[in-house]
Amino acid sequence: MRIATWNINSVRLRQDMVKRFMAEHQPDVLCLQETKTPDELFPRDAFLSLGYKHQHIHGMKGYNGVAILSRIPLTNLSIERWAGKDDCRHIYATLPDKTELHCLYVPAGGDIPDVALNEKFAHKLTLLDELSGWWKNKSAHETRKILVGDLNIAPLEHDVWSHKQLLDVVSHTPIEVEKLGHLQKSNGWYDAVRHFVPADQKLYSWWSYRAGDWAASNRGRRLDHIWCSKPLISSLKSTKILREARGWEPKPSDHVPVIVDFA
DNA sequence: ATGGTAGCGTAGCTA
Repeated sequence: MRIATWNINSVRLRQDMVKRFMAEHQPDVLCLQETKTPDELFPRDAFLSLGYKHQHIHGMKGYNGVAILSRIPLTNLSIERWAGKDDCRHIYATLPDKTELHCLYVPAGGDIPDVALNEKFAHKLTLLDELSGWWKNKSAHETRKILVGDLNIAPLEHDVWSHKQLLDVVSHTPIEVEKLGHLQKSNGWYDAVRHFVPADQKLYSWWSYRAGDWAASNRGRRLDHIWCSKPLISSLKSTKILREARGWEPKPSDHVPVIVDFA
């Protein structure tokens, strides 16, 4: 069972790139973030011929938007709304073995890491708090669940190119790392990617568009994650972060696909 | 300390 997640930064602009990824890497389920399109304009048909006929999409005009594209049946298609907004950041569905799969897009949070000065940062922290409370209340840590998405936080020292230089930069501040830790604790979530890659090794899934030469400067961050609940840890088989996709022509996303294989 | 690029949609917001 191959699960993949990718912040695609416009699914309409990059639908051929999504198809390339599907053809070359054969995910059973692909979760997308930042689809940036209302549901009626989502290119559903483009993915049907490759076998992704089970589709759970939830988008809006211009911003955000999430999608689950699957070759295996999805049931209980659900949408959640957080922090008093209806901004298309969280959907989930049930896989045939009853595993609940969540596709999440956490707000980037703006530039200033201060809730008093920056309401986008406050929104980010509020959403994380609400999600933590939600899973805590469910208290069903022993059920099979997978959480994937652009969480817009790089929690570990080697999830960023320079821990010291990014301590005040939104995505790697101590308060965000703490909130993400609470989220992880709320359901006993386990980092399925770091399971395979030791914490002292650099690992990135995003490189800014603003760098002159992203590959040469290599100032990346690991913002995209795949987590699983405890019962799935023993099924973990392998992982891959598709760095090369950052260079895909003609116009790459600034994020690359993250893949985990489960038995 | 500053400014650098990209997408949507055609100004300015968000990332």
